[in-house]
Amino acid sequence: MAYSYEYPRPALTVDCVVFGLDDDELKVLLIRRGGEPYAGRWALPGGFVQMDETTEDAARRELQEETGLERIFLEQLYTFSDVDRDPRERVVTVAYYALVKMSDHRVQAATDAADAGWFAVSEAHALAFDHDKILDVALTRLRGKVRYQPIGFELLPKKFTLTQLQRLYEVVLETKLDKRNFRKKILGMDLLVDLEEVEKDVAHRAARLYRFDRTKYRALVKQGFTFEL
Amino acid sequence: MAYSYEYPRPALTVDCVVFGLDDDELKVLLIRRGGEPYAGRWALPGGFVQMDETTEDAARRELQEETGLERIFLEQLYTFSDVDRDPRERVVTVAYYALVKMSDHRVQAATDAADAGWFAVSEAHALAFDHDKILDVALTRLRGKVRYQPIGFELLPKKFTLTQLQRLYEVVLETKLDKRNFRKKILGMDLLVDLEEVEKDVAHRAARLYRFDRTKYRALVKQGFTFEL
DNA sequence: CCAAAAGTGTTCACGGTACACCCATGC
DNA sequence: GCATGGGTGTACCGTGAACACTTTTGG
Repeated sequence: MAYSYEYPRPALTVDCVVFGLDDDELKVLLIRRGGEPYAGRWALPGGFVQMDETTEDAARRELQEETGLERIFLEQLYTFSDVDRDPRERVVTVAYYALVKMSDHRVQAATDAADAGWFAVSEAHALAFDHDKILDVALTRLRGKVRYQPIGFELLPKKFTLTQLQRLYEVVLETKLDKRNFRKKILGMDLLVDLEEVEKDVAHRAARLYRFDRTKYRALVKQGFTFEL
Repeated sequence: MAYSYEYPRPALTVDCVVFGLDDDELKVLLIRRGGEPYAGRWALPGGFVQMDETTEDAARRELQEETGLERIFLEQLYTFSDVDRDPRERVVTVAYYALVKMSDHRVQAATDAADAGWFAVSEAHALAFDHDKILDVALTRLRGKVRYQPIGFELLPKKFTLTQLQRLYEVVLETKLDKRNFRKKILGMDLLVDLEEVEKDVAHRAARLYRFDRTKYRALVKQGFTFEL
């Protein structure tokens, strides 16, 4: 008990909602808890904030330690501070959400976590602490944001087909989109680079591959352009 | 030094960016700091989070104590955690932003704050700590949000004219809007109730008064309606 | 009667939406 | 040759944008 303060302080943690896309389902990365409380339950990866790091630093460090994920899209979500959200003591948590290209990143469970795995968002229930609520807020944020900012690309491999991109939006937004209108709109934005290359090993006509041009996007934004749907 | 922990903990505070509208300028409520550090500098109202309250509770309590404001629109903004944001020690702050009807609320400085006052947002520079940055994030959020959610009404008195409403959007968004198009659009949403009442004590033709119908708004949202501009 | 702001309609251009068929490839 | 998804254009409609004059009231 080496650290003393004049007034009591809540503990400060971070938690991460890591989203991935698995063909036609939205997935979330969970860790099985080893110790109490909620031993054996699935939970969001996270941990305590150190004194020499920002909360974002802490989120990235914990993700690296617990799942091996690095250099991924990460954005602050919300801070949860209900007095009883942790049964042991007062813990305030700063939640982040992350988007990863599941195909590129192999997730490995770290030693201090019993297990790690991807779960369909629709089946991720009964998580530890208030993590159901955090996941819910993250989902709402993702659905809201994906339509107005080009963050969906973070869920796809660098090279992708228009059909993959369309499926991404259909999965995240839970809608069906018209193929021709979708293509007209997305190509009309002039943000995708045609790689003049096609898929391989498919049992039908191979689709063209594209990549998202982040540089062009930034340039357009400066001229008042806003991405939408 | 009564409170000891095994690992060091950052202090946890809240800060509030309170916006008000003064005819044709957007204002922010600041408090002059009494003690060190940044003695005499203007700062956002805020303070420490107690162990038995959420951060939102803390924000409302501090606003009440420091400025007398109660029952106002308040929403979490962002959590700032730079390691050196407070020169004394590690302090993480959860920032909130608030919208108040300046005409309805008289602001009074509390005893522990030397002074409190409204400042044009454009002139609120050189604040204490990282409060310039927090204000900047709050402004960006307000500008982004006011177009997609009917929160602007929080800045106006309960009864308002269409011209006041239009001026609100012009001030917040820093644009000029067309009077006929604005009226067509806002009245077309069917969210305003014509109070069949007019302004008083004006040196020209008196304008009709309206109020925002929150109940009708909620009903429309349930049917898929989204407010926009 | 003058100043000041309230109130009101129409036209045009653009973008969103609906919709169906032929094409390329692997097996 | 057949199954599977890839790729393409047009017509219609509704909404956003541009735009100017008359009305009411107080001083």
